[in-house]
Amino acid sequence: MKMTEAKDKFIQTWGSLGTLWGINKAMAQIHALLLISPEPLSMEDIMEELQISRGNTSMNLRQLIDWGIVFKASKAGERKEYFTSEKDINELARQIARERSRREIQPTLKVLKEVSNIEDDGSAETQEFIKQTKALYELADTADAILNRIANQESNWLTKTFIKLLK
Amino acid sequence: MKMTEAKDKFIQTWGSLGTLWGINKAMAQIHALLLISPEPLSMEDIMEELQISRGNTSMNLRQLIDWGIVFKASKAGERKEYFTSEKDINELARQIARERSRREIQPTLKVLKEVSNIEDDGSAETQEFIKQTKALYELADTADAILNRIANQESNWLTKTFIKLLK
DNA sequence: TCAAACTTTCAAAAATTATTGAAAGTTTAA
DNA sequence: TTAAACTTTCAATAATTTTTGAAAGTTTGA
Repeated sequence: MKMTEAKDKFIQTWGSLGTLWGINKAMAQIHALLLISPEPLSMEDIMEELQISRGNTSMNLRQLIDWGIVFKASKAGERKEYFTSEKDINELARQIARERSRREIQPTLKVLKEVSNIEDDGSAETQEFIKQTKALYELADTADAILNRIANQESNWLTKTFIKLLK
Repeated sequence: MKMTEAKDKFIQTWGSLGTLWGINKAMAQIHALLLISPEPLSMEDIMEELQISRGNTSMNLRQLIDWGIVFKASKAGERKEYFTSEKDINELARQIARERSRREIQPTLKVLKEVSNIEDDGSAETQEFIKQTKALYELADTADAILNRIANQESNWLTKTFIKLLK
């Protein structure tokens, strides 16, 4: 396989993976492109490479910056803004873990806690509801604790953890 | 909060969470409904409770069955089919881990291995590409190993693991 | 075998989500 | 200041995904 072909395939794959995870294609592709670029890229570069519009590029870059995995990088003496992504894959994983906990798990925990706290009227329906939502709360809470641990430990925690688990 | 209100809120929340994860709303809601129903439900029951069409219900039930988290349950002497979900939350987590590994991580690993194996022509571009795709491969591989461990161990592995990690 | 009871399929319609591109906004060098 | 260089916004449009509902298919009891 040639470099150009490999690059395209990688960007395409990352794009459709993103879709599968509720991240839009352009956002995932921009991230993929920046991840493998040795140099920061300008908006023009990105538009050209991915064949997407200026508006689309601008909006998705902003979201990636919001997620904390893409940064603005000014080049000395240049007016244009350049963009670069977090290059350390472990740091990338940590940042994603951090954001997913904050954006998804925390709000879910809140709702689960709330709904599992209804008064038990003794009916089978209510009892099952309380039992299951409490169990989900436990699961989500454990998952969150693990994510936070990933987010806060040293950067190769994930690998080390796995080694530890094998013992 | 009243039971009806709590139930609605739970089903709604599960539905939008699903959307966030690339699972469609009806599918997530059907799952939520079955999860908290003490008795198996018929297609009519589900249609009525969630106000969705027969076709929609049928297709999404099939997908849930495909995922291995919802089962057909025949009631003695009844022609109609009933449906029930995996009630053990840990088993549910294991099944989801198993399927996500199979459906998403394995294919991604395959592509990453493939593209990171291009010939190194010495250019900065190629070197960065190889370096980053290899790093992603490592990460995905570790994540997959962890998922598989979740999928194959005893049902409260997740909790035990977390306790272990705290030590 | 038939026909009632039920489920699945799938083309069309609706809903949602992503993308465009041009106008408005911002920044900076002179 | 001004105006060129650049970025952001957002209404309109396009693409994608979900949902519907009726027709086709299947199963089962008599």
